[in-house]
Amino acid sequence: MLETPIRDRRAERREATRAEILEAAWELARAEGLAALSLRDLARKVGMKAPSLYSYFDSKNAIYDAMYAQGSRQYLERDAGLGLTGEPLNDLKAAMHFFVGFCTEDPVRYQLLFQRTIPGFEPSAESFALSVEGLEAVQKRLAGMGLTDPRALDLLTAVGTGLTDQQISNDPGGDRWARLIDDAMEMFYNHVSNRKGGGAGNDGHAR
Amino acid sequence: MLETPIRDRRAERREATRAEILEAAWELARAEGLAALSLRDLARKVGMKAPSLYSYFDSKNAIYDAMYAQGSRQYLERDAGLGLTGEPLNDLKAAMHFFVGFCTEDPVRYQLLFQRTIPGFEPSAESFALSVEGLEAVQKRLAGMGLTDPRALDLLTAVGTGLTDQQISNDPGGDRWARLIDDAMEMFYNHVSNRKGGGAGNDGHAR
DNA sequence: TCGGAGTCTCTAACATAGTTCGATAACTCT
DNA sequence: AGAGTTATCGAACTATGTTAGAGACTCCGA
Repeated sequence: MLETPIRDRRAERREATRAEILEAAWELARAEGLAALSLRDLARKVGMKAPSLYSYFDSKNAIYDAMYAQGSRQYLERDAGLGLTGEPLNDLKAAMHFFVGFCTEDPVRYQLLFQRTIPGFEPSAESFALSVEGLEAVQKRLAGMGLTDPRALDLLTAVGTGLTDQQISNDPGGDRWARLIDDAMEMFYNHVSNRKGGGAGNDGHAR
Repeated sequence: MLETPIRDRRAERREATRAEILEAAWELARAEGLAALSLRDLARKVGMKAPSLYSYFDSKNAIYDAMYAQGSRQYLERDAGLGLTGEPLNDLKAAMHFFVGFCTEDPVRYQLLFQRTIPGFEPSAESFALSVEGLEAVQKRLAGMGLTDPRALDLLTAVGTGLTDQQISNDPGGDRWARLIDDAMEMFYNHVSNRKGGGAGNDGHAR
């Protein structure tokens, strides 16, 4: 056997360099825009020339893909750490605040993960599977609240991305959007409550 | 004086060529993607070489800008021709169906007008004013329904763009989204009715 | 210790972008 | 017909992603 530790050392260094490149890519993308990321600039930032990057990534899109996977993993981690109370309306609000917060705190990541408007880039099957996992986590949480109608997921996704878009492009600060989310979630919750129970949505303000 | 008709003839020809270039640009963008539009391809399509386009537009972004203005004008026209009944819920549904329909019938136009994800492009002040005009038209119509809360516009915009994004990226056909729009607008209408009148949203199904 | 194998990095170059320059052709008007 | 304006084009410049091939370095077995 002897799967030598030296081989591991090399793999470690390689992985460290990959991580360093990705970190530099995020910084450049946040500074200049995701689509404006150039391999020559990126290489300069990590002390290389452009072709050397091809020792670590097959192409520029492979870099985007690695960033996409990183972003998806960040979402899964953060999502898993989201503690809920068991009270549906509160949890609904918390989940939406989490989603919009996650998106707006890094617009570049949001563009990469959810807008998908980088000219020639489509995530690979592996990376896409990660984001599907995230969507399933959302679906599962909704199911835990009793929301199994697929239209609920559709509508909430629409509201989430729509609010995120507006918040990013209009004005990032202020609690204007926070109150709007609360409002929308109350509206939504009342709606589905009426659909199911008949009139359960009117009494409990749930706080 | 003699502001000669010949001079007009030239201006006409020039304007016709500009329109022809823009038409070809739309076709290419619809076929290959908005960001994949290249001046050399565009020039070939209209029987020119790339530098000749600079006699008609200052830059590639100027072409995008002209397309943006065209799209905004199309929106204003269609919006003005939207006949409403005076019944708030029906009109709300019709307006949202109109908006989402306008967006999904030409995803390239939607991307240009509302997503604004072309790498180096920002609409000029004049073109942007046109789109603001469109937003004001929506605002005015909402006010006509008694919806003056600015949050109403925010939320409806979010729902509109969010639903459009989903419909475009998931599956264009089917009435799944149409029913979702109806559902969302009923929900929204009941919500604002409750806010204002107290309990007017429960009795009238409004159809 | 030496040399081969593998890995990393570089220079040079290619194709394709948008764009500019300068010359040529076409057209308009006197 | 000649002057002035406009349109068009070939050549070239910069910047992009990408590839090929040549050195340099590390590791490992002989």
